[in-house]
Amino acid sequence: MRAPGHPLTRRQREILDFLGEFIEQHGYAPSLEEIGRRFGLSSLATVHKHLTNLQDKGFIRRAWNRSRSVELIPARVEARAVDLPLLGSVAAGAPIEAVVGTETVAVPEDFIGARDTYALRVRGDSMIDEQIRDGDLVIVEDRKTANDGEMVIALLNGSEATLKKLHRLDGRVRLQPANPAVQPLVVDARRVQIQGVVVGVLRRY
Amino acid sequence: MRAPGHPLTRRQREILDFLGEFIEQHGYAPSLEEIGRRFGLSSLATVHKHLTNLQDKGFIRRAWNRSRSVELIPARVEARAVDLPLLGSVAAGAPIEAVVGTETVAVPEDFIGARDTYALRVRGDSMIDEQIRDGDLVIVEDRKTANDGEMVIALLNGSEATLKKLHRLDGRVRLQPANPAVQPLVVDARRVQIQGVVVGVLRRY
DNA sequence: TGATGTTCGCCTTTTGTTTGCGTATAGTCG
DNA sequence: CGACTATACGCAAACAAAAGGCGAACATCA
Repeated sequence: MRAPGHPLTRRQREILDFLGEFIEQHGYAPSLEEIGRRFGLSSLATVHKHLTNLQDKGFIRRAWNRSRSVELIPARVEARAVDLPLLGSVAAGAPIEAVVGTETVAVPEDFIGARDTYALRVRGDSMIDEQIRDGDLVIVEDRKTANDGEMVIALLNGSEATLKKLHRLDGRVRLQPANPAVQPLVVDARRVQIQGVVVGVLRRY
Repeated sequence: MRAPGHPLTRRQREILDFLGEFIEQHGYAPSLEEIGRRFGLSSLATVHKHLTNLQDKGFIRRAWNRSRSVELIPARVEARAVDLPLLGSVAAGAPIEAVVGTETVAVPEDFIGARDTYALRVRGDSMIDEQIRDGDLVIVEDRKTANDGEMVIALLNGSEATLKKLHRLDGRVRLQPANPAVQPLVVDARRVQIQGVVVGVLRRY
């Protein structure tokens, strides 16, 4: 999982770990002297050689002759992600609550299509039968139309924004909350405005 | 958190931190004299040089010759993702089916802790009551022990790998499939081997 | 005008780099 | 097997450059 073809020795591993901890704690890298002191090395040349080895193997980066310029190279970064704005929360029957500030959520790039996309946190268990629970994040694609069976953020009468499953019944639509305790809503198609379509769900335990 | 390629020295970090605190507290930046006083520096030239260095490294911005014009540049949040190996599929009661080849799945970085992590595709609806459905991707942390209530990949008798919720009942454990149609399993703790703990769920529509 | 930021030369301290030397260990090749 | 080689690991000392610091003069802004 690290850098293939460049296994570390025990010493190198120890030093690399120390570098990580130190930078994490202090916000800046240790000097050679500090590294040496930590490992009981009296010669800076030794430390320097270790760092050079780590650099050659691709684990760290250094600016030449710059104090405390060691940086760890993150090893497992190959995929890209996109920071989506977390616009607020949504619950069945309640309008979207806008979140103050500009929170964002990292989402793998391939979740996103060509359109504008954002994230909403789900409040309540109105979509429990669609396996979306309280606290889940839904990834929403900004669209004005939806196909039969898609899960949508729907605006009813221009006021309430809700998360529902949409079914077309020529001329009218049924908004189906996926919870047996809540009644489905059948209304004229013109009274419903689609805000977006759910394209993904993220949950963390 | 940091600006790659331009690590800070200790002094620079201290001063940057002070700038952040001060601006946070007062709503405006400190003057050079105030910075100097804070660090016991008698020469404003020293302070000025520090600010110049911080600016060169991309941590702050200043308007030329304007009082208290220092602004912090928000460290760009790197939307990183990690490619996790998709090791196979898992269903209740059936062993993990290993997938041939090396498929991977992009997962937002903050899903992952320090441990080795991989992904499994869920087959079947045995965890339907935990809002995990057929086709979902579970993110699994490679661990040998689990806490009460966590969702685990459990190996029973060294053969069947299943996705279950784990409850400890001193000496024994209950493996609870979240599906009313499937019976919970209560067995001796020693017969159960934990393979990993589910830390997240991804679904795409 | 007073408060504040900028620039200059000069100094000290901290830090990284290099050279030379030595030991131990593991693998390669005849 | 022994000889050879490469590499990791360690020490000490000399050196060079960056970072940190000073005071004073100068420029600007409000």
